[in-house]
This record gives sequence, structure tokens and C-alpha cells, in this order.
Amino acid sequence: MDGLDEGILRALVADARATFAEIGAEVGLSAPAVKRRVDRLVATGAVRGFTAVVDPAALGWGTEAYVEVRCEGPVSPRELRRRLVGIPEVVEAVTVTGRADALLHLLARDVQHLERALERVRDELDVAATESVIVLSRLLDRARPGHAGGD
Amino acid sequence: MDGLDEGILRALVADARATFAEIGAEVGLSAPAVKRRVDRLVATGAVRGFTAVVDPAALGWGTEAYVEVRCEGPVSPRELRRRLVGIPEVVEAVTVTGRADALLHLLARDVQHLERALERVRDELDVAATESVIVLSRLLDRARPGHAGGD
DNA sequence: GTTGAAAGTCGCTAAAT
DNA sequence: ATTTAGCGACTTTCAAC
Repeated sequence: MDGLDEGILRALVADARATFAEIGAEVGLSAPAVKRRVDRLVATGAVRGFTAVVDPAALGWGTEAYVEVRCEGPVSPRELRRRLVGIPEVVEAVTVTGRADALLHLLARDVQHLERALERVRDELDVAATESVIVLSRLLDRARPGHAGGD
Repeated sequence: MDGLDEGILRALVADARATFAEIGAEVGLSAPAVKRRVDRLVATGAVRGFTAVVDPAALGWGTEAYVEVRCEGPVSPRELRRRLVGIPEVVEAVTVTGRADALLHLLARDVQHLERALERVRDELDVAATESVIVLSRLLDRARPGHAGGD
């Protein structure tokens, strides 16, 4: 990991489908040299993969919420994960410090759909309490280029 | 947007560097047909872009937090955004319903670094109160393939 | 260890059907 | 939407640093 790798990462985050020659032009390397470094970044795990940034709103999923969940009794992260994978509206889930056990990020078509998804979360996890906030606007999203107001 | 487009989106989210022929094999289309549909998905905004999923931990950014922020007096989302862009540790920011004005997602090298970033947030936003939780483990991350425990 | 150059292969893209 | 064909990019090999 040196400055060249950082430049390559910047280029790949900005556009994962950039050609090796294009990336090379940005960082001052030939295409084969870039490929070798990209292969290494993937092999070492610095790059986990390449993905498309899909606009949920364009697919009619315009409602977004973050939900803190506190469960009845102790729950293992593994078990938590197992129960949440089956709920497609849960797009992100982390365990956290503090009063809550987990913080969930939900995506839904509308508020009714969100409510149904939350019911399903409560069913799956036997939840003691939840605290939800609905997203009004997305200001920033550095992990997903173009996904928020003019990054 | 039909079933074929959905299949193409699935393939691109799974691997943004997949060739059109590979995607075509998955959804049952020829490479040129896939290219036309991908071009249309990008043009209509359903696909906002393509990005690399970088593992922050592999770069030494192992500390992650979510922070609810309540500001003194009313603040416009635009102004909020302007002030947060300058803080690189803030990787995500949304405005939300409820007591808080904004929910921030922060990435830092360690807890000390996180504390400094939080001080900077407080300086930039004249904050009335913050409520932070530190991420213990990431269970699920559907937007970033391979970024959480065995998606 | 690294890089850059060349050659062969493969994928991309524009046409015609 | 597919097939074809021409072009550009990728990937391997090799020589040089």
C-alpha cells in the first residue's frame, strides 16, 4: 500500500469499470502495472469487490429508515444475522454499543411497506424495543458515488 | 424495467466488472443486448455508477460509529451538507425525522481519531447534542457485496 | 522486488439482418 | 434481439531496471 495504490483505489471507487489504461493515465503507470496492483489489492482483501450503485428511488423504493433494536435477552451476532438475512428490506445491519443491540438500515417502497418490514423484524428477533427514524434526505454518501446530492 | 433488467442489476451489483457476455449468460441475452440495457439503466439513472468496495479495516480504518446530531436552531440540508463534506471521516449523512436533525456515519482509524472527528463535527455544526454508538460488528451490507459476514 | 513493451486473445461496439 | 466484423482492451510473456 503506497501512494500509487491509493490513487488506484480512488480511481476504482470513482468508476469501477474504468479500463486499466485509464487508471494508469491518472496515476502514471502502464496498464499491466495497474492490473498487477489491482489483482494484488483484490487478493489481499483491500478491495472486497466491485458493485453497481443502484438508485433505490428509481426502482420505486423511496422510503428509508434507520432502526435501533433492543432484544429480549442476549443474542449472538451470528444468530442476529441469520434472522435478518431473510428480510430483504434490511439492507444493512450492525451490532452497536449502548442501549441498543443492533442498528438496522431499511429500504421500502413506502411507509406502509416499511411498517410491514418492521413488523417482520419484530417477529424474527423478539424485540424489546425499537427506535426508528425515517430518512428525509441523503446529504452525503462517500461509499456510493453519485448516490447523494452532488458528492 | 422488466425481469431481464432486474437480473442485469443483480449481476452488476454482484460484480460491476463482469463482462456483458457473462451477464448475458446469466439472464439469457446476447452481449450487445445486455450493453443496450445497461446503457439505458445508466441513462435513466437507475444505475448511478460503478464503484469498488474497499475494506476500511484493511486500510487501518477499523473504527466505525453512527452519530445522531441535534443542531442549535434550524439548519438547511444544503448548509448541513456544505459543512460536512469537509470532514473526510463522515462517510454518510442523512437528515431524519425525530429529535435529531441528522444521522452521520463516521469512519476512523481508532477511537482517538473518532473523538477528534466528532469534535470537528461539533465545531462545524454548532451542535446542541449528539448521541453516538460505536459499531461492534457488521452483520449485513447488501449495498456492498462481501463487506459483511458472508452475505 | 518492480516496471514497461509486444503479442495473442478476448471483449466491446456499431452495423446489418 | 441476434449475428457479424472491426477495433480496442485485456492479459500473458519477456526483457530491463
